[in-house]
Amino acid sequence: MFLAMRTAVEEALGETLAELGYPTDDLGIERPPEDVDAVLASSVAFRLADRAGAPPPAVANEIAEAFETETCAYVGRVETRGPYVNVHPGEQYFAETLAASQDTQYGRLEPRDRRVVVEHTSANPTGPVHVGRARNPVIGDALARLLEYAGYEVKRHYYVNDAGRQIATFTWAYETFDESELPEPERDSPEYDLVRYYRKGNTYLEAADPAAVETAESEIQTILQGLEEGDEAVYERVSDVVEDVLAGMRETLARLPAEFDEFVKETQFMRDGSTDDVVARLKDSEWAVYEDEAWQLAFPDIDKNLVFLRADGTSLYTTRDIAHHEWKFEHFDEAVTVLGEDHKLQAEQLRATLGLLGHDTDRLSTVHYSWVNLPEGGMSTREGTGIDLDDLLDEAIDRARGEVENRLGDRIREDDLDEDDVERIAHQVGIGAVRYDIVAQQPTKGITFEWERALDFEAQSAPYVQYVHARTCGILEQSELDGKHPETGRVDGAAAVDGTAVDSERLSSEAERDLLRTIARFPAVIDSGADELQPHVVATYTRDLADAFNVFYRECPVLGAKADTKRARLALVVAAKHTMANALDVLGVAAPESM
RNA sequence: GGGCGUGUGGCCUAGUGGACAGGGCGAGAGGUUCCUAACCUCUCGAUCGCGGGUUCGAAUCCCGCCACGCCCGCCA
Repeated sequence: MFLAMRTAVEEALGETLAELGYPTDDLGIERPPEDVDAVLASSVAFRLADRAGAPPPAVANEIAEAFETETCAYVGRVETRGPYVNVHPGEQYFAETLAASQDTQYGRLEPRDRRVVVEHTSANPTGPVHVGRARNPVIGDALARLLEYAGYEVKRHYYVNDAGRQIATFTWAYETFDESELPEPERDSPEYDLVRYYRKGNTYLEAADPAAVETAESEIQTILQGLEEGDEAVYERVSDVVEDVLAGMRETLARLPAEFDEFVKETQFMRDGSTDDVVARLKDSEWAVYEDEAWQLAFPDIDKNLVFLRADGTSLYTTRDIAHHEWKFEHFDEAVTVLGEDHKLQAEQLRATLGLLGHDTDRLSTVHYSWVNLPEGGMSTREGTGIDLDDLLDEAIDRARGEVENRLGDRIREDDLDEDDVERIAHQVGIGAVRYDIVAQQPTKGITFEWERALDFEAQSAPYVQYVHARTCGILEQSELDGKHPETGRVDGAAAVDGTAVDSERLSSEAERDLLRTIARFPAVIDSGADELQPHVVATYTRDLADAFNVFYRECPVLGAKADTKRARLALVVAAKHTMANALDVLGVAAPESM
């Protein structure tokens, strides 16, 4: 409703200004502050004051009076407050919001028929996922979900670096060292098992005597050359290691949960000849230079050449990534990549190169995030420093379980949680808290990892907003209009109340109106969040929604109200439940039915 | 040295041109015969890094400076 109303107001305001002889290029439409109960406002009077030769409040009045309220959808009345023109919604706005939000799919926008590939995580398959990179899958997965809600056809890709030097080193180390030389693995999972060889190999290359290192280096070079030439046998050797490590990493990521539609291997673009093809075209391009026996691109706007073919004739990561992105452009309308801030220059060079090759680079977007560091510094798989994501999640679940058990004693509600419930809640809250904490922040801000902060369940955390969802479920479960789903036995809001039959005018208190106004905004949050690729705005929204619901919860008893009021309030609770459930779904955070 | 990013009460954070900078943590005071107190109410606390500028209006835009992070590889 909010989106429709905004469109209508934009149109009507434009017409109003035109009639009065004012320019219509900047309507100054914005969202008013919290204490103003209008839904939309315009500050255009400020800018027109000079031209009108009148003070802003007078101009605002002139506009408000000329505004044709009757013909404008969803608008109830237009008033001024000082220089601002405030637009208040009419009853239809509330009625339709209430009706629309009875649908469990509330918040999903119309399909756009646009295919988007979201590439995220893409961590090198060298060992366990650590929290230094945990931002990537959390942001990436939330972004993919957000785009789906916004109506895009979304695929999630993990780009597997299976062709680089690190992987060659890994393969060599795996084939060279014996398990007896290694420490016990930290967990019973393939990536924890195999990373020991990788670390051992790197230590060896740093510390062994020069002759031994040279032998090792030549073996690593052989592997790299083999991959470059498309040698099947070498590919199989590397693949053994990569597949095992990746399988373990996938399991960890699935806990977040972050899952992928496709794992795209870098070697694919070497084997199918597309990298060679890119090299050939780049050599012919206007920015190509041959310097120091290597082919490079000298960008007009970037103060750093990109080597795309080494002196020894082999390709580089970025060269293959160019082929990779041409492949994306063939199969998708838009490509979004989530990358660490350390990849910024590379991303700029990639974009510029794609432009050089004649592609429309507006189709490519990059979301950068900054690292999660430890107080003592960065995290590294190779050096074995850092916190494993598995450990963080386990600890989060343990602490959440402790919280649930603590609260069990002084629980008012008599719904005896059994052991399975406790375990379910511990998982939903524990993992939800970690994920919410990451997704709620602007990705560009640096984070220093601290256990206490990451696992704080008070604060503005997942449990706070999850609790609201649990409360809505609790009310619905106890309502006489109880509409349990015939198969799952769960509370199904849409079955409990038919919102279209409910009179929204019964929801006339400030608390009810506020909640409804907040619910009405949800589709607009999805729209702008997707547009700007900012999932964190959805997290901010869940807090607004939780605040509004909590006020309503305090002020307006539902189950004890008289029949008609109760019916209307139940519809509002259903609306809040769907909105919160879907907002949490966008964030990839579980929506507990009890906690 | 150059490029990019970040800087908001003691701590964390929202807000990228408009209404007294919104929350949370913390500290203090209250609230449960009533739908879950992982909740709510009130109080305390901010020269929005510093200095200039543009504008009717700046946390937000521009310039300079400071601090921190990242990058500047024929690694990925």
